[in-house]
Amino acid sequence: MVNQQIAQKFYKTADLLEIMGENPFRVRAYRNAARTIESLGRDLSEMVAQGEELTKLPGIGKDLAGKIREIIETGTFSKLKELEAKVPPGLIELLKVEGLGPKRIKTLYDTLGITSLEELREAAAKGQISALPGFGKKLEQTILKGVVLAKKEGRRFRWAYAESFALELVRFLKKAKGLNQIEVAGSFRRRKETVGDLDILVTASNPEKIIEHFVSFPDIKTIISKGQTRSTVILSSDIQVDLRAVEEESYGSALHYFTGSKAHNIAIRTIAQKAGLKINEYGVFRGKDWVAGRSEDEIFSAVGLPFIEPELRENRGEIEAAMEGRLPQLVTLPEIRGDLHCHTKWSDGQNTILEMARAAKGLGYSYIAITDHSRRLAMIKGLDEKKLELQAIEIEEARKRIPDIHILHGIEVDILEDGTLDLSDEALSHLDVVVAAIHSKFKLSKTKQTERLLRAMDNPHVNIIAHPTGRLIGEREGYDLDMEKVMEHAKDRGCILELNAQPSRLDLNDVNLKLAKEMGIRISIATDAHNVDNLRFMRFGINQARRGWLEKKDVVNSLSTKKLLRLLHSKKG
DNA sequence: GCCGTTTTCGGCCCGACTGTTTTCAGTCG
Repeated sequence: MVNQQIAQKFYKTADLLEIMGENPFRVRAYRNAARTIESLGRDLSEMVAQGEELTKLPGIGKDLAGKIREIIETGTFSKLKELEAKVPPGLIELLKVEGLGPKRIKTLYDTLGITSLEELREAAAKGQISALPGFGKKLEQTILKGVVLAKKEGRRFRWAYAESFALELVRFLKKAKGLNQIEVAGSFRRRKETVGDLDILVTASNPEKIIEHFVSFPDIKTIISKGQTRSTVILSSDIQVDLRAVEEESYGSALHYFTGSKAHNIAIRTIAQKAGLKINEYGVFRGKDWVAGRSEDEIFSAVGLPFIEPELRENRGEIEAAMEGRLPQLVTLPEIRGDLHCHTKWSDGQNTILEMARAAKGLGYSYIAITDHSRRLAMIKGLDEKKLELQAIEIEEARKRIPDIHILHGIEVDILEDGTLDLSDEALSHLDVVVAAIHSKFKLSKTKQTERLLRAMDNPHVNIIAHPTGRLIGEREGYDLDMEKVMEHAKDRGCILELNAQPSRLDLNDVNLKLAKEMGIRISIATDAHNVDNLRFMRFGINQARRGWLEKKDVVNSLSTKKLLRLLHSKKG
C-alpha cells in the first residue's frame, strides 16, 4: 500500500461525505490529510511498521492515524466501506460536471434517481432537470455541456505547454488600453509541473474594458462567465483561463491570493486571524481598515514573515521555515555553469559534439558533458567500447577548436537488469563522467528494481543516476522503487541524482528533491538535450529544483569547472 | 476530523459569479 493509494482513499471519502451532506469541515479534514500524505516523501507503511507517531503529521489526528493503520493492514477502512455501501459509485464522477456540486447531485439522486453521467445526460436532454425546483433551463444546458467535458476528465497540462498559451494571452492582453500590471498567477506561477488552468491577474484603469478585450481573444471556445472583475473562458485547446482585475492597492494581496496554493493561503490567513487581521484578495484589514496589499511583500510582512517564493507555497513547511528564518535561497538559472547530460549524432542526438559545445558556450556555460547512449540501445546506435575510444579522439579535437569551454567526455550507460552496466569498468574508467540510467525492464518488482539501482550505484565509476524514477508526466508512472533506500544508498556511495529537465520528465519530482536535499544528496540539473535547442530546457529544471527547495550548494552543475572535476573524480577514489 | 501562548470546545479563508431567485443557495477557485 503506497502513500498515493492511501491519499486516494481519503479523497474518495471526502467526496462521499460531501455528497452525503456531511459537515464540510470534516470533509476538508480528509482532503487536508490526503494532501499531507501525497507530499510526504516517506512511506507511511514503513512509518507504521517502525511504530512512528503519525499524529505529528499536519492534519492527521488520532482518528485519521488509526484509519491509516487500518488501510495498511486491511487495504481499506470501515468508514469508507460503509459510505461506499450507501452511495452509488457513479455519483462521484458527477462532481466533475461543471455546475454540479454535492447539493445538486444529492437532489438529482433523491428526486430523479440519477446515478451516472449517462443518466444525467438523458435527464437533461429530456428536460427533466429544468423542471426541478431550484434548477432552470440555463443550468440544464450547462450540465448538458458539462457531461461531455467530464468524460474527458480533468486534464492537466505540462508546465512548458501551458507556458506557450500563457505567453500568447499576455501578449494579447497587453494590447488592451489602460492595462497596467499583468501576471499569470496560480499553479503556473508556482511552477508546478502540470497546470490545470491559467489564472491571469491584471490591474487596469478600466477593468471592464480589459474583460471585454479578454473575451475577444480569437482562440476562445466557450465563455463560462463574464463579470465586472472576473471572467472565465475555455480555449479551443481545452485550457481554462480565469482573468481577474483588481485595483492597484490590491495588487499584492490579489497576486498572493491567486497564486495560492489554497493550502498555503489558508495557513497564512489563519496566522492573520490570530493577529486580529483579515486577509482577502483586496488587502489586509484590521476591522474595516485597509492596512496593506499593494505588494506581496506587504502581505507577508503584515503577518510577520519574510517574502516566500511562489515555488515554495504549498504549505509543505515553508511557513514554519519563514517563521524560523531558514527559508532556502533558491537556485537560479544564472547560477548554472554547465550541463552534464546531452546527446550528439554519435547516438540519437541531432547535432555534432562541436555544435553542442558551441551552443553551451553561447549559454554562458563553463562546461558541457557529452553523454551518448551505450550499446544496449542498439536501435539508436548506442556506443560500444570501440566507438567510445573513437569519440574520445573527436572530443579531443573539439577541445582544441573551442578552448574556452570544458568538454567532458561522458556516457549515459545503460543499467542492465541485474544492476551491472552495459560497458566494461575499464572503458568507464577513462571517462570524465559516467551517467547511468534505466531504459528497459520497467516492470520489475519493487525489490528487484530497487536492488538494480543500488548495484549500479555500487560501481565505482558511476557518478550520476539519470532520471531516477523513469516517469513520464501524464504518460507513464515511474518504476516501482523504494525511494528512501535509493537515496540512502546514493548518500553512502557519494552518488549524484539527476533532475532531468525535459518537460515531460522533470524527474526527480519536487517532493523527492526536497527529500534528497534534506538527506544531503547532491543534484545534477541536466537537460538530456538531443539537439542544441534542447539545452534551453535547463530553465524547466530550475523551476522544478526551486519547487524542491534546492539552493545553489545542492546543485553540482553550479560548481566551477575545477570543483566539479574534483567532485567527479573523488567518486572513483 | 483537526487544532490550541486567548481555547480540550468551538471554531474552521473568503469573495465573485450564476441562475434562480424576490433575498439567496450553490458552485468555484
